[in-house]
Amino acid sequence: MPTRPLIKDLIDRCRATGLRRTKALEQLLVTLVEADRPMTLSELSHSERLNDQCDKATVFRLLQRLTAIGIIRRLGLHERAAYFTLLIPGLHQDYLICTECGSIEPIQAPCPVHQLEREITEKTGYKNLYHELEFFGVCPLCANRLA
Amino acid sequence: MPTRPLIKDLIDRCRATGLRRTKALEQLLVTLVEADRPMTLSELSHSERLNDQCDKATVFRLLQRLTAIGIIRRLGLHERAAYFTLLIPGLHQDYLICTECGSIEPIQAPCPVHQLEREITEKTGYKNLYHELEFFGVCPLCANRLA
DNA sequence: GTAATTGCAAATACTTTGCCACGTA
DNA sequence: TACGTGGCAAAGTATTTGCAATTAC
Repeated sequence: MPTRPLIKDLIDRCRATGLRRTKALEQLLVTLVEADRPMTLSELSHSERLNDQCDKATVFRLLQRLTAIGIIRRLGLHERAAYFTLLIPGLHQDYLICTECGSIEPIQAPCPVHQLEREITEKTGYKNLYHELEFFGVCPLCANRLA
Repeated sequence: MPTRPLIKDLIDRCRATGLRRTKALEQLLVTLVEADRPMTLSELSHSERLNDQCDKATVFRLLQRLTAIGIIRRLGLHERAAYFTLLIPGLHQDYLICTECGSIEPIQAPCPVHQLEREITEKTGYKNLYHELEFFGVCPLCANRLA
């Protein structure tokens, strides 16, 4: 979808959930669309369109609201703290994480990504490639508890 | 590998790079092996084996050293800040990230994970499954600069 | 006019460092 | 003994919240 209609569509979806059409909301959405990649709160609030236009707290709260209604997603494990894990040679682990309780469990199935990893190495020239793959969802216990 | 020999092997690898065999190092490695999943600094320093045994700063510096020599890995995009990205319906993005300069670019290739995602849904009973896939490596520019 | 939104400043939370004492090799 | 390592406390950085003023509808 071209940029203009895409923005309009996004704003419509926001409006539909009760959000008001503010300058900050518009500029934030345009910035995210133009960037076409994940951005940090800091990057966003210092970006050309938002810098001096609105406070970092405003951007933060917009990101919160947009996340809540599914317009954007916050990447990474759903905790504020960094995660560390052992690196066992020859062993690769992917994870299944509950978005409600935060439980993390290793996935048994063989990782389907290694072929793509090789292709990327060849096509892009990146060195020392590795990957991280995480699945997120609501675990049976939480699903039950919420029902 | 069974736990005991695995721990010994890990300690040997640490020793080989010049690290000293300390109580804190041993207990940290055992904790990580037993956990078999990524853990935060806070979880680690409050864990049964490390709690009251050593300071959080000690655990932090051990994690730093172990990361530097490739014994463990810090998960997530390599910035301290959280990343946010647009969620376009029907569009799924995976990313290629340079571990040196932090550049993030979307990957063109079709994502090879959807089949596995369906299998996990069936086997585990998790609801609302989605995934994140990131490739990390050193981009050609950085590889060149470092050479 | 009313309720959502914003800016500013302050409070939290997690990470990182300085410095000197301590323990390992 | 020498140098890596540890504890404690403080600094640094990112996130989150309170509240009065402002703005969208």
